[in-house]
Amino acid sequence: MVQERKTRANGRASREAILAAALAVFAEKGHRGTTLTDIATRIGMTQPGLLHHFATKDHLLLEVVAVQEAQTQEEFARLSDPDQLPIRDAIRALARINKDAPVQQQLLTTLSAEAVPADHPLHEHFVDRYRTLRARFASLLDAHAAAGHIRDDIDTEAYAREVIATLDGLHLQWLLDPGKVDLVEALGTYADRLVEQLEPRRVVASKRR
Amino acid sequence: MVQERKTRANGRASREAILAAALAVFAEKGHRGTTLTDIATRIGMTQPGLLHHFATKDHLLLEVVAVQEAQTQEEFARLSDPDQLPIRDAIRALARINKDAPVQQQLLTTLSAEAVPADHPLHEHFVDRYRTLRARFASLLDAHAAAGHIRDDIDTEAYAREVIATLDGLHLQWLLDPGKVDLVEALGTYADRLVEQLEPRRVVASKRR
DNA sequence: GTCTATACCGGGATAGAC
DNA sequence: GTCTATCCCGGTATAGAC
Repeated sequence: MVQERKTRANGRASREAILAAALAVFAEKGHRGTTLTDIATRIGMTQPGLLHHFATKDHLLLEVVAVQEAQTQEEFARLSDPDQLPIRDAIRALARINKDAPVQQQLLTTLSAEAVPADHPLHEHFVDRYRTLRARFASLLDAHAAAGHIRDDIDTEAYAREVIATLDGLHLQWLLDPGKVDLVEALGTYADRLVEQLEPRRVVASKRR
Repeated sequence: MVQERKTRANGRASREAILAAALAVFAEKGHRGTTLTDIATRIGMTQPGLLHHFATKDHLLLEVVAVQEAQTQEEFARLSDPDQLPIRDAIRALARINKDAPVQQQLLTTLSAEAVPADHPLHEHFVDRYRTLRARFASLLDAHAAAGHIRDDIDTEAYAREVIATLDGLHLQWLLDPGKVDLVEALGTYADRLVEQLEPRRVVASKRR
C-alpha cells in the first residue's frame, strides 16, 4: 500500500534542490554571508519552507560540506587509484575536473579561509581535512617511491604539504581572475615541473654552461 | 598658538586605535562577518563614536587594506631590493616576518577568498594585487636570470604564479593548524627546493642509480 | 510539505545633546 | 570627539493555518 502522492513535492526532491542551491550560495558568500532566504527563493521556496527540511542554517551547511567531502574522497581514491596512475596525469585530470566545477572549488576556498578562527563551525572539519589530505598524499608519494616511479630520497610529508598548497593557491588565483589564469594550463605546467623534480635521477636532463 | 587639548582624545590617536582594532576583527571575521560594534568596543568606544572617524564600514575596510598593501609593497621592495638578495634568503626572511604577523596574514587569506565574487568591495583590489604580485615576481626572476644567478631557460611567469600560490597555500595550512604546520620550517624547506630547481645547472647534484 | 505571520535579535547609519 | 537614542532593515527561527 503506497503512500499517496497528491501533494506536489516529495521531501526527497526538495532536499536535493535545497542542497544544490545551498552549495552555490555558500560557495559565493561563505557561511556568514549567506542567508536562508537567498537559498530558498532560488528554488521558489520560502525560508520557513526550507527550515522544514534542515533544522538550522548550520545543519544545512554541514550537509553541504559533507556531500563535498564525500566527493573529494571519491575523487582522491579514483585518481590515486589503480596502483600507479602517474602523478602528472592525476594532476592534469584534477585540473580538468575542477575547471568544470568552479563552484565546488569556490566552496572549498571560501570556507577554508573563513574557517581559520577556532570558533567557526567548520574549523575542526578543515583542520582535519588538511591533515588527512597531507597524510594521504604523502602515502601516495611513498607508494610511488617504493615502486620506483619517483625518487626515494625525498621528504614526502614536505612535498605533500607543498603540492596541496600550490594547488590551493592556483585555484584561488584562477577563481579571482579566470581570464588571466587558466586552471588547466596552470596546473598542467605545474604538474610537469613537479614530476621533473620527482623523477628518479639517472644522469639528469639539463644543459651545462 | 597651539590648539587646546583639554578633551581627552585627539582624532589622530583614535583613528590609529580604530585601524588597529579593525585589522584584528576584519582578519578574523572578514568583511561580512565583522561588526562595527565589535571593533568599537575593543577600544572602549561606541559604534557611533567610531563612525565619526570613518564614514562607513566600507571606508574603514578600505583603509585597513590600504595600510596593509603599503606594507606589502615596502616589504617586497626591501626583500627584492639590494640588487640580488638570493631568493632563498628572501623567502626565509619573509617566513620570519610573517610568522610574527599572523594577523596580517590572516587578513590577506580571509579577504582574498571572500573577494572572489565580483561584487565584493575588495574584488578589484585583489585581482589587481595578484596581477601585480605575479608581474613583479616574474620581473625579479628575470633580473636574477639575467644576472646569472638562476637558470635563464625557465618560464618566469609560470614560476611567479606558482611560488605565490605555494606561499599562499602554506600560509593557509599554517593558520588553520599552527601546531602541525610550522611556517618557518615549511617556507624554509620550500625555499631550499625552489632554489635547487632554479639553480643554473652545471653538472647537477643528484645520485644516480 | 509549504505557506503566512510574527517574534526577536542585531546590524549600519543618522539626529542631536554634551 | 563622543555619547545616547532611535530608525530601519534584514536575518533566524517559531507558531500555526492549509
